[in-house]
Amino acid sequence: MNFSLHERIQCSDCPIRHRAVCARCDDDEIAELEKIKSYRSFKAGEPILWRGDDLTSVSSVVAGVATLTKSMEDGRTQVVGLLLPSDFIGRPGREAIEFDVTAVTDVTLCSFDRAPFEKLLFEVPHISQRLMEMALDELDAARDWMLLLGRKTAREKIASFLQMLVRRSKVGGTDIPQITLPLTRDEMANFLGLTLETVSRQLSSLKKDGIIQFVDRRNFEVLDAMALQDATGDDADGGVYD
Amino acid sequence: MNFSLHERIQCSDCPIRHRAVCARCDDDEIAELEKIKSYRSFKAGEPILWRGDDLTSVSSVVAGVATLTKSMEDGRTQVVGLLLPSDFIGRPGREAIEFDVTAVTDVTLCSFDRAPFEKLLFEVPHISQRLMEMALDELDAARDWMLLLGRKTAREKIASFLQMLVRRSKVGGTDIPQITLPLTRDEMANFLGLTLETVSRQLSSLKKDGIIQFVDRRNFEVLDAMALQDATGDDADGGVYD
DNA sequence: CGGAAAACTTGACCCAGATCAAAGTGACCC
DNA sequence: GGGTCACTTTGATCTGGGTCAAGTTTTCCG
Repeated sequence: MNFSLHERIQCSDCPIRHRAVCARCDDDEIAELEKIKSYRSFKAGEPILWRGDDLTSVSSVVAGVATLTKSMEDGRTQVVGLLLPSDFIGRPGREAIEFDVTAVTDVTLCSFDRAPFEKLLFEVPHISQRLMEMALDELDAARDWMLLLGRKTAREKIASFLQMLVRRSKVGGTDIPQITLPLTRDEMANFLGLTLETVSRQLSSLKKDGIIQFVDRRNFEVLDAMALQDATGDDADGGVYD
Repeated sequence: MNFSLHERIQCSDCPIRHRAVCARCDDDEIAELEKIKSYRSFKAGEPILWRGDDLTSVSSVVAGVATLTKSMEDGRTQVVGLLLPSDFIGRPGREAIEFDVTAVTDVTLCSFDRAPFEKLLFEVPHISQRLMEMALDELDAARDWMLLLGRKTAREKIASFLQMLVRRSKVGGTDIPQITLPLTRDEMANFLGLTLETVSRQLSSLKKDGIIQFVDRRNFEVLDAMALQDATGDDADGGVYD
């Protein structure tokens, strides 16, 4: 899963070929993208973009996890988005970015220079359609997060976050027993609008209640999936447990 | 500003002609939209759409204010978006909606049936481009709101909300002395992740500090624009006051 | 005009989660 | 192999904003 700066893989072998911005492209269209793409790598902790940076290129995340964060002068920060493989950075028609993008694990991007990419956007509806779909998905996720930030308790916030990880880690409906927390306690706190102490306490509380179990600090297992769902405060999704 | 159900105005006379989804359309393209549009009206307080409703049509808000809200089983609710004139309801490629849309004042919509509208989307890039731009603007606004909900104090939340109203009410850079609160205290609370009592207390506090003045319960004036900006917790926008 | 409901304000009290503080656990590196 | 540093846990205390309650103002309508 580690691609170095100069290692070049074929789009057809790309792990995100069918979920990224290129998902709907046919072979000819992929060939056009292949011509203008390049890979870029970032170490865990490195900034990928700073607020106000010129967006000279746009990218898909191929591997790794990155955060979008907004911060206030006094240091309060809020994570406003989590970028996982296949997510897109940058947007047509904007030259600057209004938040920081930071690699939280080692990250590999598939990048395109803005000008040729925007030219392709005009010519290839499969790309602009997919980009629209992805933007609307992000908007839905942002609105769910607004409910979480504005109205949920600390316990509900933690449970919702874990549930999101569980849902994203499922492969074709099959549960993965062990799940990795991609963020530190501090980063989780900044994502959930809490402090790191509260995050730690609520994780301990879910552990004490027999809902989850820790393999080590970064990896856990869900012991009681139904109790976890209950703890999120959301109505059961699609009646899985009825 | 009040259009009844059967009153039909020409797009060329439409108050939102240059900001709505049709903003970039030329006269021929507008003529196509004109053929498939119809007006719909809602009284203040009426639901426009319920969560889970089929999206049989999509619409632009022509006049009035509506809210997008998400709620939890126990009654906690969060306003996740405010729809003002020119804002768009509905999205290509989704048949259901995942939040409630409610008229907070009398509302007039310019509606299009989904099927012919989506057909036009394919044929008229000016519409799909504009829709993309509007979706990205909404995403930016949602992320600003996430910072507000997750990290701001009650006073900062109220000040930010008032500042947003001030900014949106400006006409070509000129200040409007008197500004209307489009929401009740309770609706403001649900927008800001607070209770209605806290909203009321913080408004009183800003009044006591000589920052704003109330004409009546729904209308206020800003006495000290700089203090209001300071109270938002945001860095001054573009150095207006330097 | 009067009476009731809806919207709003203000006060008293309380608690979830923040803050402050200290100690525990790894991982890394010389 | 032991020191350092980053991360985490847990405890004690404090407080911003929630909750509960009472009263006021406005609106609406017969």
